[in-house]
Amino acid sequence: MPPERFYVTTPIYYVNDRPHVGHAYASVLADVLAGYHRLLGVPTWFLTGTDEHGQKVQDSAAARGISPQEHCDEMSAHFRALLARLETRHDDFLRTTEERHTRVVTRVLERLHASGDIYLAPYEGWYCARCERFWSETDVRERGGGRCPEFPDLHEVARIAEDNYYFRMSAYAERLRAAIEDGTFSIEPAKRRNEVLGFLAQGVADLCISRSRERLTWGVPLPFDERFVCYVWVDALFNYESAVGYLADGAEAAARHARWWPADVHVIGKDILTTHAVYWPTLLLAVGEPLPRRILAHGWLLDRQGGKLSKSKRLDAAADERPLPTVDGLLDVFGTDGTRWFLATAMKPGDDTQFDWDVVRERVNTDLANGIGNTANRLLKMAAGACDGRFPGLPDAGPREAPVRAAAEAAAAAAAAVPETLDTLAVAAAVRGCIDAVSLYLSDEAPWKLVKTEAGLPRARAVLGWSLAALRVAALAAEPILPRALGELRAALGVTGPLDFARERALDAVPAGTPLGAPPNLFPRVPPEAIPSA
RNA sequence: GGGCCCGUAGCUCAGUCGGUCAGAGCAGGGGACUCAUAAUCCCUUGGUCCCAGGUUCGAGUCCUGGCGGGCCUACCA
Repeated sequence: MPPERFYVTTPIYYVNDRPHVGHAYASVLADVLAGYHRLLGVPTWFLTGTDEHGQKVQDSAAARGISPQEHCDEMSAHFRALLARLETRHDDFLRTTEERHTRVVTRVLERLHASGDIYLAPYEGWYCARCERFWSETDVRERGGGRCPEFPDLHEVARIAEDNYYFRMSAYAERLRAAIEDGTFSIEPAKRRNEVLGFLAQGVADLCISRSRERLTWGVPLPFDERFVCYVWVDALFNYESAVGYLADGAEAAARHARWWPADVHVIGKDILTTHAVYWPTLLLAVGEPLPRRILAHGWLLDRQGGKLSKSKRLDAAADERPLPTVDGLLDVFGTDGTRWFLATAMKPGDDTQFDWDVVRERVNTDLANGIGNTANRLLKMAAGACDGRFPGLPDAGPREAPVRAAAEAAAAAAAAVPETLDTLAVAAAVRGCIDAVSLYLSDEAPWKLVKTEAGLPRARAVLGWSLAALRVAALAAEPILPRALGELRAALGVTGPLDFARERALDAVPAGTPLGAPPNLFPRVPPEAIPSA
């Protein structure tokens, strides 16, 4: 049974810099998950947005000689532009500097303070002024040899003592552990769940949630002590709830909150696992809110050396080295469809994969141009000649049709399973399998030979009918990944009206005689020359 | 330093409970076909499963130790 509703989020993107491939990946993944739920008729809410407070934003703005607000406006616009190019279908884009959000953070802080979950305590520790961060006793001693653990040769650390506010995270660690173990709070894939359980087993301390205004002004002020702003993660995490009306005024907001919270899936990167799988749920437990159902922690695209793509590192100028992909670079070369297909099928969520321009080109050409695109083209051209441009219907169902029918049904079944499995790779594999089955079927039946004789014509039409039907179902199953191109194909295959998975997954959904469109050029082949060279 | 994870064909990756697990796709080689975007179909060359020990009748799989890589490790997010 499909769920009654689906609320999915991307990570709240940090605007210290422009978006990179990792942002595109998370956005497409969340968009595709949202798309599958919509396809299946599940009411869906898809939230994305930008995290705009904190030290790095303040620093980046200062380095550029502009105000933090100007910096955020500009960067947030870059993220919006990225989503526009990726053609994501998000329902909301929240900025944490918006009043609708900061007001909620203030109310959350007041509540936690009133309930005793936030308390004042002295903090004393090693502080590196250059890195602008505190370091633990052991790090300074063992890694830094008494100096900054990150840059022991360059940075000194100083002893700083000040009062700070803490969130009583330790008080909720046991309840969190229980929720993870009994599955009510699911962390996927399993290795990330292990990681969190390991983190909890090491013992959880309380979380310092205040930042002195002497060092950081760009944040939400603590409502009970104006000397501090709120630690940016506490601020940022609540975006997932503030966006759907939590602690907002009015009946409409309350209804929205009741409808959408808790979130069904938070798509995140593996680097922000602790914040989302420990800080966030313990904060929710403290304010008495239900926990999100699933955390899906994805991996990264790595460069040829196995390093993070998102970190702009200099290559050791090997002569044949291709430039690292930027998001715009990917989109320029592969287009929206190619980029979406690659990102949605590049890797199992959770694992890393190495990026290679040629691998992406081959995948896009093989699956889209040679696969779906070419199949559509050859079938529609043959149908234009042999069937008068009309869908010929599905007579003669026999054992020779069995593989094609089974492959189409498998593709539809894989799409229908996404709410349970979140496995978009399985859908892509099933779609490929269906296209392969059609190719094989065509090779075996050779309708282009059959049409040459009057006697062969009926059989040729039957073969084209089954092939067209299977193609249509495969395209339906892949629609959330490639909505634009496959919408065009759907129309060419004679389907009109709003998308209706339950009806269209049937091979006989289109009646015989339905007019077919001209073959669209859905997926142009990407030539080797299109790849940027060093 | 501690926690978690990864290392399988030229490339990207599957391999569930230890027993058809030596696999797929792409690339490379050969052939077929011609409806189609030089596409599709068939056949085919590739591997010390990172290394060394161990447990076992049997290890890609489990254990120990290396080597290489990644994330986190309470104030960068």
